[in-house]
Order: sequence, then structure tokens, then C-alpha cells
Amino acid sequence: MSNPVKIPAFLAHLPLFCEMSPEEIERIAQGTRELHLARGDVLFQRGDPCNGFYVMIHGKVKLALTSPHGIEKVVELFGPGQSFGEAVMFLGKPYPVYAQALTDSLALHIGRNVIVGGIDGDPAFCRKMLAGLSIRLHSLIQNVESISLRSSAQRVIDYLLHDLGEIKEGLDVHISLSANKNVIASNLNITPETFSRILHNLSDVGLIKVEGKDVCIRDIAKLRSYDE
Amino acid sequence: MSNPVKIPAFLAHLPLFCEMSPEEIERIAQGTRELHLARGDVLFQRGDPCNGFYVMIHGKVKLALTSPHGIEKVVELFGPGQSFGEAVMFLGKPYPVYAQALTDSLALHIGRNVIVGGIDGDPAFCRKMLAGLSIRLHSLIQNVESISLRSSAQRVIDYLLHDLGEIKEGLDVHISLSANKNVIASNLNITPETFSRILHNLSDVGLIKVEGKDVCIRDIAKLRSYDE
DNA sequence: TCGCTTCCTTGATTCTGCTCAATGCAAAAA
DNA sequence: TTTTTGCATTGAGCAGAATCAAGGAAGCGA
Repeated sequence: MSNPVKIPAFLAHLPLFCEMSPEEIERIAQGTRELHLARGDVLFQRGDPCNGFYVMIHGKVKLALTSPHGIEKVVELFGPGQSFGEAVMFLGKPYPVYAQALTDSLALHIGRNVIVGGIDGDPAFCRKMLAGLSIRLHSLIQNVESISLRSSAQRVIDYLLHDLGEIKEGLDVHISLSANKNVIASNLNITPETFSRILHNLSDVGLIKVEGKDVCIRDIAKLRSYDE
Repeated sequence: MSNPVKIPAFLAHLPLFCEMSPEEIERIAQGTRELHLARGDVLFQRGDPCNGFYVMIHGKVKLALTSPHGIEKVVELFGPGQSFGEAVMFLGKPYPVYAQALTDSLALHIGRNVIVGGIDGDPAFCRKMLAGLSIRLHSLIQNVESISLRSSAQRVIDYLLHDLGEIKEGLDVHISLSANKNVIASNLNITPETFSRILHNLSDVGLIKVEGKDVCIRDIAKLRSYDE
């Protein structure tokens, strides 16, 4: 069990809290607890009541749904520094998804009370919460867009090119898949089989090279405009 | 052109502003303008900068995306009393969707400035904005869930049963489609043809009766558990 | 009333991506 | 080493929903 005195220091480095006074940070820390998670641990089930939100320190967590037929759909993936559960906390409804650790992880749970308290006196903090929710909403819209309007191959390509900014066009780019392929496939709304086949196709055409979780993009420009 | 003096009165009746003092309402009203829309008018295009959000007074507006191939996907529909665009306003990014009036409509545009100003002094208002965004996020997650995990027939059924609460199980329930069928189909992520066929099937089985935009649900319980 | 537009339906056909079933393969456990 | 376990790949066949192509009906303006 690590020293709880670290919590304020970690909080103070998060964008969400970084402008707060040490006293405020301390107050937030009072409502915060560490969560040490083993791979596979469930943070909460769909339907559980929600009384706070989570911030990842290290490790990886998925938010997912299960259909009546037992099929799982991964809604979002979270890594270090990211937070989730704010919206449900504000709504006061039970969780619409469940959360499970994909690797051994460390997370913070920040209680609703200290947040609601923090909003009252701190407009800057409030704006940040609003901005955070807005970002989440924005990315969900993109999610809907890609599920609705793009083919499975296009979704895979989008995923590979995601946040790859203005990389020098000439060179190969190496990326590493952030989770098992079945998890990524589910997040892209395709089956693992289809995911595998699409990667294979892209390899055959010479646009990428796949080795386990490492993907090497040979030609960004061509990949971007690849029209199957 | 209607009398602008009505704006404060209308604002004061919205959940978002209803607890505000008359002075505050007046301040918000200063940053608000009326929009008289004809059917087909575009409120904003995808990519337009955003400097406020919208509240519907009457009429109907769709938010939609267009794919590179010209296919349209309706993301959300809004009617009287509902608002949209808050998230984009807070993010300061361009609109990720476009908005178009489906019928002659009247809407209010509330400028970003007066809202941001309002947040600073009014924690209750801030909480309401947070709650509003949270609801939007929640409904988008449900959207993703239904697109990802449910068949087209199930989505149609969900739509028909949507916000139908605890209606007496025994009686027929009449509902009226809130927009043209192709708009609803797009919102459900199916083609108009598929939508038509599904309604037809459900009719054949005796679960519903369709007459133009009026749908009569003959047996809610059976429809709910219909497993095709 | 006629013609026109807009919206909806219906049928035939195609195709994308899924299901089912084996098999491969590498790392961990025994 | 051998066995086990968890992922990943590959193939064959299928099915849900889209596309393509005509019609039909209802509302509207002239």
C-alpha cells in the first residue's frame, strides 16, 4: 500500500485540478481513495450506483456493454491521466456501462461530495469540468460518425491514423496497439476476425506491416486516401 | 417579427434558467436573439465556428452528418424546449455536425459570453449546465449501444417504445412519428426501405398498426419482448 | 382538376461483415 | 520438456441490411 500522502501531489498535476490552491487540493484529496486493481478486476458493474469518478494513474481500463446475447461492445478505453465517470456522477443515475481493468492498474476514486462542493466556490474548476464533459461528448459523436458512415476498413484506418498529427510524410511510422486485438476490434465495432483480415489486406497492399502489437505504417498519405 | 420583450419570459420558463433572478435573466436575454427559420434553413454548417447555443421554441431541427459519399446520418432531433450546441460552445471548436430546420421553426440563440459570465457567479446554474451535458452524453451512449448491439428491428421497436413509461398494458397506444420516415430511419441508422419493411413486418404480426405517421401499438408487452 | 413534387413502399439482387469451426502459436505453468 | 491457456489467424458459408430500380399515394399549387 503506497503512502496516501502522494494523492495531493498527483491531483495537483492533473489539468482538472492544477489551478487549485493547496487547501482546495487537500480538501479534494480528503474525498479521494486509491484503487489497486489486478487485471480483470471490475471497478463497477452496469447498474451500480455512482458516487464519484475515476482518474487513471497507470494501467488500462475499458468501459463496455454486454448485449442480451452476451456480446460485448467496448465503448471506451482509458489510460494514465484520463478520467471517466464524471457524467454519470452528475446525473445521479446508475452506470450505463461496466468498467474492467485490462492490466494491473492504479486509479483514484474521487467522491462526488468534494467535487460538488468544489464547484460552488470555484468557477474555473467548473469550467474545466464542463470542458471535460464536452470533450467526451465530442469524441462520442465522432464514434457515432465512424460507426454510422464508415466501412470497417475505414474505421481500422482511422484508428491507425488517429492522433498521428503532422508526421513527416516520408518516413515509416511505428505504432503499438494499446490493447489486445479483440478489445480494439470491439471498440471499432467489428469482430476480431474482420479486424485480422483487414490488417492482413492492408499488409498485402504494402501500406502497413504488422508484427504482433507493433504496426508499421509504410505510407501515411496512401493509407489516408485508401479507398479499399 | 415578434416582440423581443418576450425573450426574458421564455427564458425564465426553461429548466436551465428557471431559478435565476430577474436581473440575471435580463442579462442572459441581452445576449439572446430570436431566429425565425423556414423549413430547410440551415442554422450552421459543419465546420462553422460556434459562439453560443440554441434553444427551440417551436418547430423541429435535426443535427446531421454527411459522409464523403454524400450519405446523411441524422444524429439527433430537437423539438420545443430542447437545447443543443452547449458542448461545442464550451469546447471552442467548430461544429462537428450541421443543423437544419425540418419545419418552420422559432429558436433562440444564446451567446457564449453571457453564459460564461453566468457560470462565474452562479453555482446552481453551473450545476444545471453540467447536468444538461451529462444527459446528452448519456443519451449518446444509449445511441452507441443500440447501433452496436441491437438489430435494426430491435432499434425500431426501441424507438416505438421510447419514453412510453408505465402505460396501462391492456390498451392500444397511439403515437405519432415526430418527423418524416426517412429522417427517423437515418436516426436509427437504417435505410428508409428497411424501416418501411420492418414496420410492415410488425404490422403483419399484429403488434402494431401503421397509418401514415400514426402508429398504433396493439400489444406493448409482446412488442417489448419481440425476438424476431 | 391536372400536373408536380415529395414521400413512401415493394421487389430483385448484391455484398459487407458475421458466424462457425479449425488451426496456429507463443508465453506461462507444470 | 510437455501441457495448458489465451490470442490470433484463416477458411467456408450465411444472413442482415444495403443498393438499385420501379411504382404508388398523398398533398399542393396553378
